[in-house]
Amino acid sequence: MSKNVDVKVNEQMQLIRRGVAEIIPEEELKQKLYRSIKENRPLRVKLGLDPTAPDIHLGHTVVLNKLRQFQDLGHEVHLIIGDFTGRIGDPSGKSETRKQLTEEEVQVNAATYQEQIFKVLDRDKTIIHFNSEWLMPLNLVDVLNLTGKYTVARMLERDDFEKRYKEGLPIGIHEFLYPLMQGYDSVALKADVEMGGTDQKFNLLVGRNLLKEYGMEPQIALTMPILEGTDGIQKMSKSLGNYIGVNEDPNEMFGKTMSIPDELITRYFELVTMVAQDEIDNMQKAMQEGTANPRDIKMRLAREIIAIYHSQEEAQKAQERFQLVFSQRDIPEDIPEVTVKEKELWLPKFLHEQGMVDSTSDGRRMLKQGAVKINGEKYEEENIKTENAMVVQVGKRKFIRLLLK
RNA sequence: GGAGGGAUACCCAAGCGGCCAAAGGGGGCAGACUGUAAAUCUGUUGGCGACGCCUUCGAAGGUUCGAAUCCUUCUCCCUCCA
Repeated sequence: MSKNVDVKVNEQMQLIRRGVAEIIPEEELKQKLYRSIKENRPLRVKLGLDPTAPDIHLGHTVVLNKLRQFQDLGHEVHLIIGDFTGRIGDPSGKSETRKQLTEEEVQVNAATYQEQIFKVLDRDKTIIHFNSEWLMPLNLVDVLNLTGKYTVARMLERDDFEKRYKEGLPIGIHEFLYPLMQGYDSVALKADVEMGGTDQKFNLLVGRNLLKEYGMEPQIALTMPILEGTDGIQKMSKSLGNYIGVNEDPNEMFGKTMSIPDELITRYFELVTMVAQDEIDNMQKAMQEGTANPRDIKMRLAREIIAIYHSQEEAQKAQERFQLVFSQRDIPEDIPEVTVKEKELWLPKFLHEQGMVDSTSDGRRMLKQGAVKINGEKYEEENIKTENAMVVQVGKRKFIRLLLK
């Protein structure tokens, strides 16, 4: 009987380990799993969410995928919308309390979050909390009690704080409160595991310690790597413009995926798809040996991603379009159309009006650089006589079809 | 409270009276090439029906034929001292 449980624990551990950065401590997680299986009681896995950024991209899904895996193994996911902690913002050096979001804004963001998040997570095994629920009622005595459980020295263990302290840069007292409040979330939830990116390690460990301080079983800190964006260097983020959003259309997703550097292919497979590990290993081997073209593997990656957020069919269609447009340099069928009544057009202005270039000056530049094609033929004049069904193209990716009235 | 230093285009960063729509790098865009919206190389990167005109060097005034550059005030950042 107990042999059976051991086997199950090891199976779960093997799945859980994939792609993770750290499990602190791994032994304790095994014990928790053991008990969970034996007593048929799911683990409570926690993830905190910032209520200000409701646009989910593949970078976020690294953690979400892992949560999904926990759900598939029968565990429970607890999402915490940090409507209260969001006021402080995770310490980043810019010490300013953030503008408080209104109740309404929080609700709207939370709704957007859910709509996107459930593309990955299992709705039935997800419980959503707002941390103002337990943080708001705390009075100063409670706060003193909470702060009394931690010391400045331990706070300064955090890289970011330590660095700033040494360099004589300001650290707001309220910034110390952030990890404590996040940790208190874990206390309120009785979390078994808390997930986050590697940048969350310190906060997760504060939570672990706080649970102990409150006389509860400490949570496991499980961190995932931070995914690089399409530039292959910086972390994926909306503000850096190197992201692939889960709400983007299949063609965008395909193209953006194809634009990641080849070296990142395996990492993406591991972190943003559910493709089995040995299959990934085989692909990597094939690429190294030169028996597989990284381009083709990348196409497979793009299809896998689109299949998750759209469908298998759309993934296939996106690939066909990509090959048509970029490999064969041909004009796709499904392009936007515009009705025109003029017999002759001044292209710089027209392209600007259609949003294909930034300005008429930009339009002129494009023409000069040979970036404009009419029906697939390079065109360098500024004026053009219109024809019905004429296709105007700027660069490789922007098309429009003219319909004469 | 005192003493200095700084703010330049999407970002970093030169320029310190006319030759400045402003060097260089990054990023972006485009072209060539290809194995792909990878890599590499090249070009381009304020606006305007445009060999000219308009707006831009933290903000507002001023000096000058002429200012990103000089002066005054203001705002914000940083360093050192107390």
